[in-house]
Amino acid sequence: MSKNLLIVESPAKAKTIENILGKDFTVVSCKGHIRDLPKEDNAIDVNNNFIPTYIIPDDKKQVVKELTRLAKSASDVWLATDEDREGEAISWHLCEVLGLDEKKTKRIVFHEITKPAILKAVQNPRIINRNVVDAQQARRVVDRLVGFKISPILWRKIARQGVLSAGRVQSVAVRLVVEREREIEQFKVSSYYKITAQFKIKDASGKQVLLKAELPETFSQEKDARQFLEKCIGAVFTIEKIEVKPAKKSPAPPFTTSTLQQDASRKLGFSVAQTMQIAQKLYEAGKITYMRTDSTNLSDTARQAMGKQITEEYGPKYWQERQYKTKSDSAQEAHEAIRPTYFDVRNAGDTTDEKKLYELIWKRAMASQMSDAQLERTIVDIGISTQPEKLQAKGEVIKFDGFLKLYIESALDDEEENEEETILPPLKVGQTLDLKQMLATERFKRPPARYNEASLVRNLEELGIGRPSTYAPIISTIQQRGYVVKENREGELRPFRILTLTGPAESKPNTLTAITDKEKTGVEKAKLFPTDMGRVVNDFLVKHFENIVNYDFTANIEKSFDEIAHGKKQWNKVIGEFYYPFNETVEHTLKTAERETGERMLGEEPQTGKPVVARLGKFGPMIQIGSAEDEDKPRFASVLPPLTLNSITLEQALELFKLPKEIGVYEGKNMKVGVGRFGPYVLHNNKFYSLPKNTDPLLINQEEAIAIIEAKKEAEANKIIQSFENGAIQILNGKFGPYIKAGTQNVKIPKSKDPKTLTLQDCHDLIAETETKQPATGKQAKVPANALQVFENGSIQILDGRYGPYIKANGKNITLPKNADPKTITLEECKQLIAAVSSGGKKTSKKTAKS
DNA sequence: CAGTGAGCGAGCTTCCGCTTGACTT
Repeated sequence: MSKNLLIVESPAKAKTIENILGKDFTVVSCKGHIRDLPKEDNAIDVNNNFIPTYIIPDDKKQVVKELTRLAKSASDVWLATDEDREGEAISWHLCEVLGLDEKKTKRIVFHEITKPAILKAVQNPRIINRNVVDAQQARRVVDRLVGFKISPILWRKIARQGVLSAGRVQSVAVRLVVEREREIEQFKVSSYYKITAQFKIKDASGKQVLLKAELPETFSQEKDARQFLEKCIGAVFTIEKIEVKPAKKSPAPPFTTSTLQQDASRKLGFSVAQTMQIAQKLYEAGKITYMRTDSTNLSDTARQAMGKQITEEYGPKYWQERQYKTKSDSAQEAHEAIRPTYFDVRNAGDTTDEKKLYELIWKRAMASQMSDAQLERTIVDIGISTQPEKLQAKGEVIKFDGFLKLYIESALDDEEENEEETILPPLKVGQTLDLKQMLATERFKRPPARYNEASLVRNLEELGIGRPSTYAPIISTIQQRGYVVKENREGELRPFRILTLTGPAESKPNTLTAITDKEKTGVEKAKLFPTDMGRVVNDFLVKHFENIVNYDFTANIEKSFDEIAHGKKQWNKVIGEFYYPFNETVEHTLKTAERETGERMLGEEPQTGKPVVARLGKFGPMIQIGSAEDEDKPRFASVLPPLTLNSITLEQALELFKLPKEIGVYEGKNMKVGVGRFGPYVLHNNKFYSLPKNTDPLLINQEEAIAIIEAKKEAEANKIIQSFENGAIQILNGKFGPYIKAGTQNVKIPKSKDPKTLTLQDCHDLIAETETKQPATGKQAKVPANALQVFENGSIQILDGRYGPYIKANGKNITLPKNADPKTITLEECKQLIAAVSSGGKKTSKKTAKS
């Protein structure tokens, strides 16, 4: 039995550290936080210094049980959680939960998992820093108050559709996307003309090559560009100046979480979640250091190992030891940068994605310890005899590649259009040049770029919002909430002008021609677009909670947290200063804020003159023609992507009311296309076939509809692997592999068994097995607290509602007649009432209620 | 499961940051 118990956060670290410390230590992990605020709304006592209640979440009970057992039998407990605010808090929670004496428990920290660092840490234990713990509690409490006070306001004031939420971090992320989209919408595209020239020239070996040059100035009008070209007819072009300047390029620092996500997105096309999953695998396999970090630090051991590796592989000239300083103010630097654990391992990972990501990490880390690349940049000025402007040719030669030896191929596929940096042929001052042609090409100013997942993370990090462990979850939250969608855009063709002047020695010399060409513009891949809901929620928050969704809110409150951590402020006072004014805003908003629907008047319907309005309805974006006060009922139509409330025109809106419509015949039966609750569909032979997302149902033709019907039929046929007892028991191909479907029950098939050869008996066995594993809990419907009577296992209930007693049955609510006593009404009477309503039709009951 | 769009009802949701598995159809 070991005397020392050392607790870290991550299991993978525990293993490594146990190897380093040897037999005197048992090293285990607590797997992150072991306590949290309960889900209930009263987790923080706002009337009593904001004292939080903590609970051990269900999924942490097992961990706590095990840690308690180990702590009891240990003479010394060492808390080696990460050295940051959260880590300090985890240590404190461990003390509280395990019943440890804070004064006697040894708190140690290290920033890297290396032998010297850990041995040094063990020699320098301290006690828990309660100020830092308090700073974490303040952070936790602010986040809870902001999230749980504002989210319910959205439910009341905007919609119940989906689950809306707001928070210190996610709401700013949405705001960035919404505001960027508006910048793009408001961007006025303007064009200008760029002059480029090609000269014929001999290179060192006497071969004819082209020298490319351009005019640094641009023209905003075609006529000015034309004038410039015309003036160049018959001009003499002479090299007036050659300027050679040395230059250097330095490598980028090794990866942090956010730079890894950016680079993997650009170079490998990974989503941020994908990058993190793959990195996690590499980390668990011991191939890389911890992947959730904001630090660019490299341990001494690592730098030495890289120096050795670089020297051996490329020679000492290529090695330059560097220590990087982390840029971000908000960095807590509890870990190292992301790097390979062993630099002599060139390939690692089981899958191709793992291998690719490992290579990226390896190269970036290695390059960070390599020499600068030495370059020579040449700028050549070319005079024009007929006018004062000068053309410029630029060249670049790599004199010494340095780190580019490793990074050059990565630099090639960078997303930004690299200016062509070419080697220039030999040139000398005074030399005249033969013009091949000169072009004036129309170019367009570009609107700000839309965010992709990784660039949004980069922006959040710059604002100090979110942490490495939350970047990927933030991105998925704002998509899950329906505020933001990740989409591709095909782009469209845009005409542009090219004026061409041919040189004096060409086939049609000194001729100026003008053509209109076309180019693709607006192509987007995996970019983030705000939804209508995202815009409405954002505008609501900006209107009522500007100080919370302000880009500086986090930065400012972080300053207060730092003061708490340094013992300069009391955490509950900081919370109080924030909470009282905030809560007033909350109350005021609840009382006074209008419902927000993003309503936009599109115009009038030509035939009737009725108003056509785009707004957010109960079930999402919609168009309404006519108002509720009208004689005849208003008509409605859903607005589906790619159409949005924000951009839809009156014409597009009116089109939507042409659905449903007949579009042809298949197998002798009519096909109808329409939009239903679950999106656009084709209806054929009483069966619905969903159309793919983002298809415009108005544009679907007979052939496409047939293709969709046939594809669905085929998919259904492929889904069934085996079928028994007339389909009562089936073996199906599901999202998560083959499974057995028996009525409503789904049963897993163990990997050791082949689903194609399973017999009916095998199926019954497997079903019986899973049944014994989890005894049926009974399917009784939940009985609410306000129930007066319950019939038929809860499927029919008499409830006491805000507007009197009613029957709840099959998801329908039926108000009881005034003469009925809710406490003594019988099941039979209930059934009669239910039957009366469903046969009588809803609409008649409405009318009678009004009259 | 398929054209809903005030007519209510109870009870549910929700935050951010640490960390892994368990689980889904």
